[in-house]
Amino acid sequence: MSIIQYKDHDRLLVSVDCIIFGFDGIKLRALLIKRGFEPGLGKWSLMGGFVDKKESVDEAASRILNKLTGLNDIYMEQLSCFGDVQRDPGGRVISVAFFALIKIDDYSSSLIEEHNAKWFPLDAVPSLVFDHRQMLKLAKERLKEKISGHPVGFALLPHKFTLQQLQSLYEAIYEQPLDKRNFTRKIHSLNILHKLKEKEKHSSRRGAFYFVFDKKKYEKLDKEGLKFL
Amino acid sequence: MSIIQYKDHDRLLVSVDCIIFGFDGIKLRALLIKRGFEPGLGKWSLMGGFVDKKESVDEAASRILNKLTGLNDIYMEQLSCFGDVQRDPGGRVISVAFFALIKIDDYSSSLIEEHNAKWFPLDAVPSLVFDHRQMLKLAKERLKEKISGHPVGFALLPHKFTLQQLQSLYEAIYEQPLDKRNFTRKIHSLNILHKLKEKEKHSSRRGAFYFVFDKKKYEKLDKEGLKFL
DNA sequence: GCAAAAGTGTTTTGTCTACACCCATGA
DNA sequence: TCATGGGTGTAGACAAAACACTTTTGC
Repeated sequence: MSIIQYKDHDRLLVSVDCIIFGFDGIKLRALLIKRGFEPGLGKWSLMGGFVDKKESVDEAASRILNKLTGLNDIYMEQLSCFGDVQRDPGGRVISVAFFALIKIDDYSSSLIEEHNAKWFPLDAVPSLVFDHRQMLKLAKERLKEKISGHPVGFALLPHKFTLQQLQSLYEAIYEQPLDKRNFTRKIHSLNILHKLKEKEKHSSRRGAFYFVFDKKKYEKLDKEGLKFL
Repeated sequence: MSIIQYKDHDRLLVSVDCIIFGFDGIKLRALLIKRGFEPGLGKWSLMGGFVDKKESVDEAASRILNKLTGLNDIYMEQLSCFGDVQRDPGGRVISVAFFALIKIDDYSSSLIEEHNAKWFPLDAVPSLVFDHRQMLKLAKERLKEKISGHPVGFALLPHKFTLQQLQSLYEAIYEQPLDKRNFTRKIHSLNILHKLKEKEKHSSRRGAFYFVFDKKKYEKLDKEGLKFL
């Protein structure tokens, strides 16, 4: 088919939807918006938007995420393309879903208010428009798979964190309790943490040491893969 | 945005490209076509086509695969959406890549001739149009990941096969030799094979028993996941 | 009878799991 | 001094890895 023949084919609206995960210290949460427009006005929804012909799909995802959170350089990964004919009652729109991991406090609250956004614990997500629940479900599964092979969880934690916080995160993602000693040994054996002299003093009298992760070792391990649970 | 506002957004050409894997008994191969049209006329390419507004993206993938191979009910999985602005010199086209696993002899040779298609061993793939090499690379990685957790390899083998053939397939996908005894033990412990009384007599004097797989157990295991290598 | 691939166990090694007590500190 | 979470080691079970010889049979 020539370039001219390309013109004979259907053109479709292409959107991007972002599953934005955060971690509140106890539970995983997803950032959702209350739609201020049709279709689905007043319903909860993932943050999304249309892909412009002058930008790549990845760029569109970054743009849309930035629009809601004000953040750049976020951990983001393409999930899947959702392409059912009837998925959006407003028209034939195919959507590429992305999932993003952000530090829950790192967002611009004014932007979030402007979008009527809210963090929902994953076990208390309201009903969502279109196929967004399915997207969320898939994202959750993918996150679990991902973290079992790559140390991406740090993207959800503050820069410095305690072992307790790290373990809670893994427990939230795996939806099962982990043994503290086995967890500690495993994490330390990966050799990606650096212990600070500073302690977190809010949650206990004794205080727990903060850790940061060693970015170089972390990136190396991210490429190589690991085996966790 | 209202339904009317949907109209204000750009519409894009959406295509599907299929990475079709087969196994010749020794090597993994990919089915490629020699393009008879521009852009990229005369170059090797993945089989692809445009998504029609009346069909889902998955349906488009099945249709396109059927067009080349004449087959239905093929193991197929969505890989990723490729959405760079400049990926196709013929215009702004985003493409959803799928990978398919087929039994290499199960295709209609007349259809393949009609499309100028050819099976290439993965280590001898010619240069490909657009970002198709990248798609192929990703598909290879994904297949490796997939087979380490799900027994999908059977889709690449004939209905009845020897343990030798099965092991060769895993070796081809993992790109490393495996120990015959450990392999046999592992496979048998999964309890998805059924030994036939018939022997394959071409490749040895003694002959090797054929096996078929137990579809029920296989499907159960596919859902649950397994751990292989 | 010999060449060529099929088939078959055991030992060693490392990894995962289960499990409980002392420590440091602020109130 | 005591209540609270922080930090630490070991033994047993299990799974993975390494490794070589005997069997069958067509030629």
